[in-house]
Amino acid sequence: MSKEKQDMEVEEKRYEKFEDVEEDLEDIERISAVERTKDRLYREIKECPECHSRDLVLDTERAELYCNDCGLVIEEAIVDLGPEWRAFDFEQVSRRARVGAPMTYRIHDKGLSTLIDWSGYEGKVASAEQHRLKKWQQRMHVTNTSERSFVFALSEMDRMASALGLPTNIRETAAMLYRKAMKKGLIRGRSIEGITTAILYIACRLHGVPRTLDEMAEVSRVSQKEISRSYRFLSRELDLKLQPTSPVDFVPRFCSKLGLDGEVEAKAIEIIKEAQEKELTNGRGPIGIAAAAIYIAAILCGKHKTQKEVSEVTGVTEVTIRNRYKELAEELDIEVIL
DNA sequence: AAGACGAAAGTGGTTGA
DNA sequence: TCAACAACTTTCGTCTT
Repeated sequence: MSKEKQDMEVEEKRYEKFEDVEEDLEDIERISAVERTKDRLYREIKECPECHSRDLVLDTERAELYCNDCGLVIEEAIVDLGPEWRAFDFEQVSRRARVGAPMTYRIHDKGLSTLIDWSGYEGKVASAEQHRLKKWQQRMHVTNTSERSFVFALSEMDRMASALGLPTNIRETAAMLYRKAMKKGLIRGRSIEGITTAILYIACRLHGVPRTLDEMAEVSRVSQKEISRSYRFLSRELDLKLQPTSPVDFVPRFCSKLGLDGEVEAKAIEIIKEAQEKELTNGRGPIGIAAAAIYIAAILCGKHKTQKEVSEVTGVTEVTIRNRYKELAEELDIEVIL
């Protein structure tokens, strides 16, 4: 065996070791801690004090919480998210401290790649060391197949997220989950399309702004069935404890799609809250409940929408809306006059 | 004529033996 | 693994506005 080949193998081992540290789960834990903080904020500050919209956006770079409807900045510099790396000893500090763009999970190598130039420093000819590094970079960058599919998955998730108008923090969560799934070897042998769509669906739910499977299927290239299969698989294997979605989470989006204002929205949420207290929502599909509550609320506010209109936006049938709204009206003693 | 209504049969997922 | 089961959908005829 030639000297060069031996060298390469040693180098390869070292590279793998470095990758291990770099990809360490602690990064993922750190990101989820940040996500939890954001979620808590969303829960504490539920709506815009100015226009009562629930469409609030957290800008992580400027650390502002602002209202997406009227643009009011509700909180500034809410949390110090700190450096996005954590160091346990001096060696790690020196390895990880750096200047530059913040690390992101949405670029396949977390945005850490540096191009090594072929030309030497200060006019000198490139050293053998540099040649070797360049060679390794070419080999390790995007060449192996799992990296390739990861790049594809990220672009796919970004495409769908754009189509759905999802904020960046959800995209970050999705990318983080994908990395996690990759580490556990859950991707191999499964369709990337199905997995990415399911992950995006999960990310939305984690942030309390669930999309329906219908909506996901519209922007995805795979069927609803495939998405829910992948979703069940992932939530089992990653043992994510997703509590069932509340109908309330769907109300703002459905209302705005129907062109209904905050008054109807608030009324619908009120109805759902009451229904939940009387345990009328148990075992019922959250989307159906949301649809029925909106239907009732619209009538009560004198802004009648037909069952068909509500049905088209929510994706549940008129029959289900009827059944739910009959139940709700009956149990909550709401007089619904058409 | 459009919307609301409800019966009946069908579908896909969950549950418990 | 299979059958029973509940929720939801599809379809369609009837009633109301």
